[in-house]
Amino acid sequence: MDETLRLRNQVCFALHSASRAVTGVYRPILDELGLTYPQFLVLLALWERDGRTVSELGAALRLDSGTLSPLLKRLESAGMVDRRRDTADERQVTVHLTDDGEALRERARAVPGQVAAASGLTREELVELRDVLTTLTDNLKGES
Amino acid sequence: MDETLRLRNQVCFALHSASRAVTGVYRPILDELGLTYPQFLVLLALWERDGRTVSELGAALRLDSGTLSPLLKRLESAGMVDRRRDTADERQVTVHLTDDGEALRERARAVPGQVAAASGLTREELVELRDVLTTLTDNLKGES
DNA sequence: CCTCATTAAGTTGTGCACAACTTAATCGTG
DNA sequence: CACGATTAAGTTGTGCACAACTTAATGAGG
Repeated sequence: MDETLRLRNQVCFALHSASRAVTGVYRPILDELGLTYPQFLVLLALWERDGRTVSELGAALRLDSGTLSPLLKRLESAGMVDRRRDTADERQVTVHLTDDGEALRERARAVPGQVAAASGLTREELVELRDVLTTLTDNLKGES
Repeated sequence: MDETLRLRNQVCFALHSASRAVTGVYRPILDELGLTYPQFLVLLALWERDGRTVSELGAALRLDSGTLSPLLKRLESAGMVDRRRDTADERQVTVHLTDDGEALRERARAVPGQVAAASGLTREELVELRDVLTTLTDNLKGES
């Protein structure tokens, strides 16, 4: 019996499913805030440091402008951020939270805890999982 | 300092990034086989048991017909599978590997090992990671 | 200076994920 | 048998991911 190609043995499938399952738990919660999951990640990055350029956001989130540009446009239409052409270097666009975007931060504070509770994993397991995943990502990205 | 919302503390972000990073490592390898990553997952499921219905594939992969129908259509155009309306129950469609689809199995056998090597994790770490992720997915899906 | 390479952001096109819906076949109960 | 409910697959529309490309601004070497 060939175990190499069994679906349930694949780390890649486990990762892919888990990622979608987590997104699925976030979805109804973030719906309340009027956000999609990737938009929430962008706001996390901005709450941490506001006024970043598109490239800086891309570096933090590992996303390129092809993904971020339209996403930021939608966040702007939703009134969460605004985008300003940098006057010193007009190639760059800096992204700033609006008052609404900043205000959402308080409501978002409860979100990670809710999802952690639904995960059924202990705090320690979650921390270890996060660290293994971060190592994995760094190893794989370093390859290229 | 509020650590709750720090991007690098989020398990969800680590999961999301890792999943995309893994897919990124698979991409050039699967390109050689003429497959996308989700198409590869479908073939894994079919190599394991051929002739499944769309629903059965969906249950195995946790995907709905909205995702699978067009994906299977593309796999069919690529000559990897064919789809047959079940004669006993004409609501169902069974998906069968073609000779080409079956033949790809041998070439695919080397793929998981290549990615595992690039991961920089030990076999034990990968097994544990897979199991934690599977538990996590089951916990989250059980919620709904 | 001036041109050519580089860089930043955005655009286009493809495929996936998923919600909401449609269509068609089957089932179950009276 | 009839008919309403259920089920299976497919369709439509939105958003994300990413490759390949375009446009516009900056930078560096001659």
